[in-house]
Amino acid sequence: MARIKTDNNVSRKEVIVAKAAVLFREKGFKAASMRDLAESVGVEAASLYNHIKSKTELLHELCFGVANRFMQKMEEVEQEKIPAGEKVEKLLRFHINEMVHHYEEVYVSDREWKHLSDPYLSNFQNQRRIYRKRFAAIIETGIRAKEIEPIDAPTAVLIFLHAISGIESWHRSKQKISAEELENNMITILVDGLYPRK
Amino acid sequence: MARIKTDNNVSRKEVIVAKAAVLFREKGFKAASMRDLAESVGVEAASLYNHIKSKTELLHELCFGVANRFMQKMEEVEQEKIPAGEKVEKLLRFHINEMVHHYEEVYVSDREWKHLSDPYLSNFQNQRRIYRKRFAAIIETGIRAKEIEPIDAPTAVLIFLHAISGIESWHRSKQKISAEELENNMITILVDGLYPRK
DNA sequence: CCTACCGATCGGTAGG
DNA sequence: CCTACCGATCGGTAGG
Repeated sequence: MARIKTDNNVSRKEVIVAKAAVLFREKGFKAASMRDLAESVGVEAASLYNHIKSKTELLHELCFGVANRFMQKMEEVEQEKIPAGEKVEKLLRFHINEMVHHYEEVYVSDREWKHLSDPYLSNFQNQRRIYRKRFAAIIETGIRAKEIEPIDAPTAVLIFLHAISGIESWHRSKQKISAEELENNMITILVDGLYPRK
Repeated sequence: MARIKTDNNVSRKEVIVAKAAVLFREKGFKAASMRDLAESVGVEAASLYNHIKSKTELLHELCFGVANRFMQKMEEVEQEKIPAGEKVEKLLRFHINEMVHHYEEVYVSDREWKHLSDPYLSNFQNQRRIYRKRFAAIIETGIRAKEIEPIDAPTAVLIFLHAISGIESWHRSKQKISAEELENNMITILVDGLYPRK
């Protein structure tokens, strides 16, 4: 049964975080002020601090919310008993979908994490590095199984992730093609380089 | 004959612009202060204004310097009488080389142009859009000539450009592989998806 | 190129 | 949730 939220404090905070994502994407973390955010929420700047501790807390929540979703998916895909090439494709499709359906948060997590403060900053960088290594490991497994071309796996991972995070420009320009079409186009271009020629 | 610069004003400005590129990349345009920049140049903040008009002027110079180089290369490649696939490869290699050898400026131009002020902002966005269209047009020529797979050209351009701008992460992590190796790896991964299977 | 300093804006707090 | 307000920092100027 769907539960309607009655706790105003919780629901209010979620609104603030969501509005912050939009603002941080539009202006960048540093250029977006708490007064901007207050206006977009519809309260005075000081009132925001009844729901959040600081501006950086908003960035933490956004960055780690996204990072955790990606980590969870990685764990899930690693467990599956399918060929490495299919694992790669599943991860790529997940990335594309996250980008299309949770654009603001994913974008902020991808481009604004620099402004995290240091207990969180190193934590986040670590998670990123680990994620990429595990992604590369899947590709390397596929290469050893002669299922994927013998490419440089870490380079391939960087190409894939950055290529997908580039959907932004598209999203902005009023989405001439559907999300599904976009996904299939990207997979065709990215993955076709992976498999051995017949 | 190589000319040694004696005009201190010009040479001083070049130093400031170069140092600004490093700073804007490290901290982002908004988070980098003129006092930071002054310190890295070795003068007081006020002294910078004898060489530049404003903080945004530094961003203009960086963004348009890079944009002009790319535009010039595009013009050059368009003129050549070679197959479309080779034109694409030439442009990609140029992008990779610019990223490796002029990392700071290219990075700033790519990620911080948002903070340009408006006569320049729309100008820059226009140049970008035009560049991408001309790149896509080359790919479409190749497709019509049955020389390139029938992919969605604008999507391919976005993938290519963003994939290459992702070299950052690599550059940061003390360059385990050489620039040439990196270039060849990237071209293999990116271009192999382009040509028809035998 | 420096000292001195400005008005504006920032993130955040006190107190109700 | 608001009014009132803080110390810090910002980009930039005046004047020498």
